[in-house]
Amino acid sequence: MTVTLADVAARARVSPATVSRVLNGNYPVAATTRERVLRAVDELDYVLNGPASALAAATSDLVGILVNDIADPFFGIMAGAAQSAIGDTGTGRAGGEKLAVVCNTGGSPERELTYLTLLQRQRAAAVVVTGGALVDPAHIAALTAKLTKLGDAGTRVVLCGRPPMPGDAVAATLAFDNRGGARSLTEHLLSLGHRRIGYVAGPVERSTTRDRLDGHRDAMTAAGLDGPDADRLTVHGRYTRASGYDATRELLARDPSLTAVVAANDTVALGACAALREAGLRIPDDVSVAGFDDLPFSIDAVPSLTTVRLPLHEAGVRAGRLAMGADTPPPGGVATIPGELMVRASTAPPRG
Amino acid sequence: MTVTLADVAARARVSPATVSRVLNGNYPVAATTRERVLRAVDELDYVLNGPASALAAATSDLVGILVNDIADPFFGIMAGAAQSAIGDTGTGRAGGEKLAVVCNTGGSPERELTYLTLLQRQRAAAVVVTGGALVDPAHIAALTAKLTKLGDAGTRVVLCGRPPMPGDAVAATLAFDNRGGARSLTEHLLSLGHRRIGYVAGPVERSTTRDRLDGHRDAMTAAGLDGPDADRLTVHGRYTRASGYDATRELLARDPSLTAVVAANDTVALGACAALREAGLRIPDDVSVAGFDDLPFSIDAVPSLTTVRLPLHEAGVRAGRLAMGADTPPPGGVATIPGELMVRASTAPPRG
DNA sequence: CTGTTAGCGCCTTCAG
DNA sequence: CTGAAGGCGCTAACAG
Repeated sequence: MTVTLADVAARARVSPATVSRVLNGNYPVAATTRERVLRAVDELDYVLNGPASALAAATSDLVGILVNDIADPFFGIMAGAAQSAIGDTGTGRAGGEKLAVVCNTGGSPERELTYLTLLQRQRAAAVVVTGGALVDPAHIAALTAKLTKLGDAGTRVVLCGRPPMPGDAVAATLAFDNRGGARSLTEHLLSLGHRRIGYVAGPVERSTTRDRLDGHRDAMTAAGLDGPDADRLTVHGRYTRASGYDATRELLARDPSLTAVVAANDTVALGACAALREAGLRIPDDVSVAGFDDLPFSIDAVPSLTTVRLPLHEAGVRAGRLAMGADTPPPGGVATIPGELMVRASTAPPRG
Repeated sequence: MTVTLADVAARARVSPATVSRVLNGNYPVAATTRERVLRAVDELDYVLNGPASALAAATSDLVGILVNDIADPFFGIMAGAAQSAIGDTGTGRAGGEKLAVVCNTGGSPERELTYLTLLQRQRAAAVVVTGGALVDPAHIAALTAKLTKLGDAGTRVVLCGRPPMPGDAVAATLAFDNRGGARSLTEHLLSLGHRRIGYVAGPVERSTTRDRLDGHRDAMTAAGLDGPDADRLTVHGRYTRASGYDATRELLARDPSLTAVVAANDTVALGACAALREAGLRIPDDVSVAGFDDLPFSIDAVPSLTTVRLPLHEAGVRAGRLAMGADTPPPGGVATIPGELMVRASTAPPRG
């Protein structure tokens, strides 16, 4: 029915072992023999049986990339970059290439664990976990345990855009400096003269949310603005445009005199702009707005968005290479990637 | 070292076959026995060996979802929907769930074929191919051959947001009515009184581009506007914001008097808006703009974008269910999904 | 309902 | 450099 390695061997008049060797390129094979085998492979249109080879070799060519939201370009960019970095390492031959696949957890901790189990079951060669983590201790413990098991089974684990984890299960971590970026963003606003700054935060339980909020508070505190208003001018929501819209309306209700709104990310900032505009406020004349991430659409927003650029593509590529073992991990296993303040048209000095 | 099914069997004092049966739930097992087995599974923290089971059963629990650009929400939404439809079919037990994974071809025909081969190698249970197809006959032939082989090997093939293919390799096709949607969009502009309408098309070699352009031309021809200007007022580019920007500048150079620009999709439309604005033209007062797809950001654009809504989420869910065999294919194997004209603020009657 | 018996297709020592 | 042989862990008849 389906062509097997034995069929190829027969046609090439060699042993199955030899065919295996040329396909994997792990052992020396005479050039002429290799030639003959390769021809037989083409003629028979042979496709390696992945499960069988994974079973025998106790490792597969599957690499999993976990993302929180596949419809969000933030993850799409990182995942795409990682995937191409992994795919490009392939040789193009019948054997060799990895199958880099992305798994969408939808932000659900259960699905995150489920996917990891599924990848463990497949004996994945590597796993890249992207995006902010849940700060819930129970989940962190479960996740650590699962990643440790994966690591023990020979799966290389890489974290990308996520804070480091305890233990030595993780081969490498690429963390974004969310706190530092957020701090410099708020400092920019402060330097323009803003004092009443609203903050639209993400979900409380996410590390990204915490870090960015901490950075904001750092800057406010340094400017002597850490009064009771700090909490009153912070509203939590999800990382969506709708959430930014709602939160900004709430902020406006709490303090109609605020002169700037900092959003958890660019998508949220878009919602904030909509709410502001709807309230008859001009950006940045009446209220300045800032985001985070610098997604592609941010420069096209009207007015173009002041934000913090995160090198998502570069980070994804690096994570992919680390997952392949093509790069050596950073010293200590952890690299912190800084963000870059991008000052554009959505921020200006407050009126008056 | 690693726990195997035999270990579980020994601990539960049953045969390996019985363990396999409770894990797969395919054969009747006494409730009390099942109980014992499940307990052993938990106690030993057993994880099924995917490759081994795939080898023995000659099919894996892997489902591949191919997308052209993972950073584009158009694909992210469909893929996410398909993935959750597939994941939700699982039982949550140690066996049963499918591993739905998305593969990013980056629009490259070679990578499309490579991914298909990789999935074939893994003996994937199903494959969902999303998005517009290349119209190149050679690639269509290669793709058809590959899909046929996949189908023959027992992989269920589903097309989503892509035109039907020849042959019977494909189990089901969900095609968008790009032509009809484009036609109604241009008719809307025509009915507003526009006559000099520029068209920013996608890459010539994509089916989506052709279909949408055909629909546009249909409407223009019906209005008696199929003169030599038709070609002069059409510029091709990629499905990116930058391309929309460049193409619109070109259009403006060719005919500064045009009163409307129709873009290949919403992302391109955003670029078009930027170019128009930069040229000192107001939207929609001086020039109307329309997009296609109705991505989430389109309603937040300023002004909000007139476009054609495609039910991406619904289509993705349906494709996922079809891939699982949970839904019966539409009659004839092909369903055409209509788009819905969304008239918003970016289109208005021409001046004067 | 449960145990026994063969492989699934490939990799990998071990010889030669 | 190449062949022979055993087994990876699981499933699928086949009996009972």
